[in-house]
Amino acid sequence: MFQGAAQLNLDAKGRMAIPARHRDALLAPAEGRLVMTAHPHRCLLLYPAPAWEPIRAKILAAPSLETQSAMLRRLLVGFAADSEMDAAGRLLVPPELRRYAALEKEVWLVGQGSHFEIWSDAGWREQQEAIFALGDKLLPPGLESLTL
Amino acid sequence: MFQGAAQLNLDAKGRMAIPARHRDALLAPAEGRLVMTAHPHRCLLLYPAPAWEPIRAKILAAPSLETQSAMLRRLLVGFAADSEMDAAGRLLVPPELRRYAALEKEVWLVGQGSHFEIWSDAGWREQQEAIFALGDKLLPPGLESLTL
DNA sequence: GAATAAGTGGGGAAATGTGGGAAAAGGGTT
DNA sequence: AACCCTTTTCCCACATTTCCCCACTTATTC
Repeated sequence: MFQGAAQLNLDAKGRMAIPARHRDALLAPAEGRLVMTAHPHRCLLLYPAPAWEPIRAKILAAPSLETQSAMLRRLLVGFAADSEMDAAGRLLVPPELRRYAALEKEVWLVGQGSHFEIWSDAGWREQQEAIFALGDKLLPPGLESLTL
Repeated sequence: MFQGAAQLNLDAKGRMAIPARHRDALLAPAEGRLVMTAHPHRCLLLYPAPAWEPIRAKILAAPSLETQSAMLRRLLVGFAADSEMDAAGRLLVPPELRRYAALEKEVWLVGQGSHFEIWSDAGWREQQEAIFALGDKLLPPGLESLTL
């Protein structure tokens, strides 16, 4: 179960050092196999491969001539990249994904339960501002009963 | 299983160098026989021949006087071209398909599970903008249960 | 304060991508 | 029918990038 946000730096080669506390949890279920892909909200997703595969299967089962499923598939499957940490616990973020999410040097790795999200510094700040801006309208359908 | 997006350059002769990580997967099931054709969304499709043939059969079995199947058939079967990689792992994109998908120098090769899509740089960017424009309405019918 | 773990940077070998050239095939003209 | 010109295909060689590994600096813990 991944949680917590960490600010990290991409090095000149686009590598991201995963915080040591998350490494085992990422490697254990996956034998090291990780999958990175694009999220419609302009951030990236990082899954251990076993968690990603059922999602891919669902998306690939949708009709591919239908515009919306095709778009979703192009994004999620089209950008998916197999990935492994190097010996120093770093992940290489492929250039096309870096550009998609507008990642510069400073990025955020945000735990989301089954997976991580990766945000550009600017994107992550905007996301928080958007949350404040929503105000009372934040509670989504299906979560009306949520009390904190 | 093909996934991942790669930006490639067509050379002066219209050849496209397939990324090495995909070559084996393309050649293995097909003994090198590949099929390229046109997709209604104005991109190209690239299949290993064995994956293409059942699709062609389905299209050819559709009633030929019915306007929509006729159109689909003209596009998919009409544009289909057999193709093989050269010794350097490059694929020649036939001129008529290059024109159909408006391919210039920079193109994208996008993994879509059983096959690849090939996009012009401009087309691929428009595709992404269309996804952002959809916003919350992105989830297509049948995939409402998708959780990332 | 020392030792160990974590994060950062860089260098080099091997695989990959790119371009060009020569040979062969096809088509049109005399 | 033969020849020449154009187009295509195949192959070789070079430049580039990528990946992997090693070494150093910084932080943390005992």
